[in-house]
Amino acid sequence: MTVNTRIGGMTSRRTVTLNDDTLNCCSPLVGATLSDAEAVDLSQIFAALSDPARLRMLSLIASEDEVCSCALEEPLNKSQPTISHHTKILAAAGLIVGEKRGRWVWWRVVPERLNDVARILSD
Amino acid sequence: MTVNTRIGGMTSRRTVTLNDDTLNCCSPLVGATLSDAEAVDLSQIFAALSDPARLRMLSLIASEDEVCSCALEEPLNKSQPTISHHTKILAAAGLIVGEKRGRWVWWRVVPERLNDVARILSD
DNA sequence: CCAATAGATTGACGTTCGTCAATACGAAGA
DNA sequence: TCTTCGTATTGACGAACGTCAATCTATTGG
Repeated sequence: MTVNTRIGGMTSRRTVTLNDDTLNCCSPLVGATLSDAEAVDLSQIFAALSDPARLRMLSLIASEDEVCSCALEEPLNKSQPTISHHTKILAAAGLIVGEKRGRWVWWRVVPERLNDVARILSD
Repeated sequence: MTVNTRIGGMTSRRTVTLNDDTLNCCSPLVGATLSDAEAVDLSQIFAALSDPARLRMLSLIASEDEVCSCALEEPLNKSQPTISHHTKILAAAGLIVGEKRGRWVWWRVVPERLNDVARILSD
C-alpha cells in the first residue's frame, strides 16, 4: 500500500492564504479598494508569475496532464536546484500541485486557481 | 486648443510589446508552450502586479473614472517619487494610462489589458 | 519674469531574487 | 546493506527591486 505524499499542496495553502473574500468574491480589484493584507497576499501570486522561467514551466506543465520534475530541466535549460526552487514557488502560490510517486515528483496545474486569479483581473 | 499629452501610453507599448499572438490569441499559456520571448514579455506584466503598493494603486484607480497622482500619496502612504515610480511601471505594462492636464496627471485603468491578461490565465 | 506647485529623474541604501555548486534526503534496485 | 538516482536544501554571488532625499522640469498665477 502506497501513501501518496502531497508536495506543495497543504504547505502552500498555509503560507499564501488568501482569505475567501479575496479570491472567491466579486472582483476585489475594481469592486472595493484592496486592503493592505489582501494586496500582500495577491502580490505573492503575481510574483510567482513574474519570472519567465516559471511562466514557461507553468506552460509546460499545463500542456500535459502531469509532468515530472526531471522533464523540466532540459526545456527550461536550468539546473536541477533551480527547477526545484521554481516548482516550490509555483506550488506555494497554489498554481501547481506535486505528487511524489516513487523517486519522481509529478506536477499538475490547478485550473481553479488560475481561474480565480483571472477573475480578479477582469470583472 | 489644448493638446493632451499622453503619458505611459505609446512609450509603454513600445517597451513591453507583446506580439498579438501572446495576448489576443487563445490561451497561449495552456495552448502551446510559451516561447522564451513571450515568457519575458508576459513576466513583465505580472511583475508590475507583483507589488502590494502597485496592486492597491491599481485598485484605487479602478475604483474611480480618473485619479490624480496627487490623490495616491496619502492612501498608499508612500513618498511622491515612489508614487511616480509605481505609476510608471503600471503604465509601462499597459495596465494604466495617464493624461497630463495642467499640472496634474490623471490616471485611468485599461480594462482591455486586464481582460487580456485574465484570458491568458483561464482558458 | 518670478514664485509656487505637481510630477519626473537621479543617486544611494538595504532587501529580495534567480542562479548554481555542493550537500543532504529518500526511495528503489542489486 | 550498499549503491544509484531524483529531488530538496544550503550557502553564496551578482542582479534587480522598493524606497526616499535631493534635484530638475514644466505649468500655472501673480
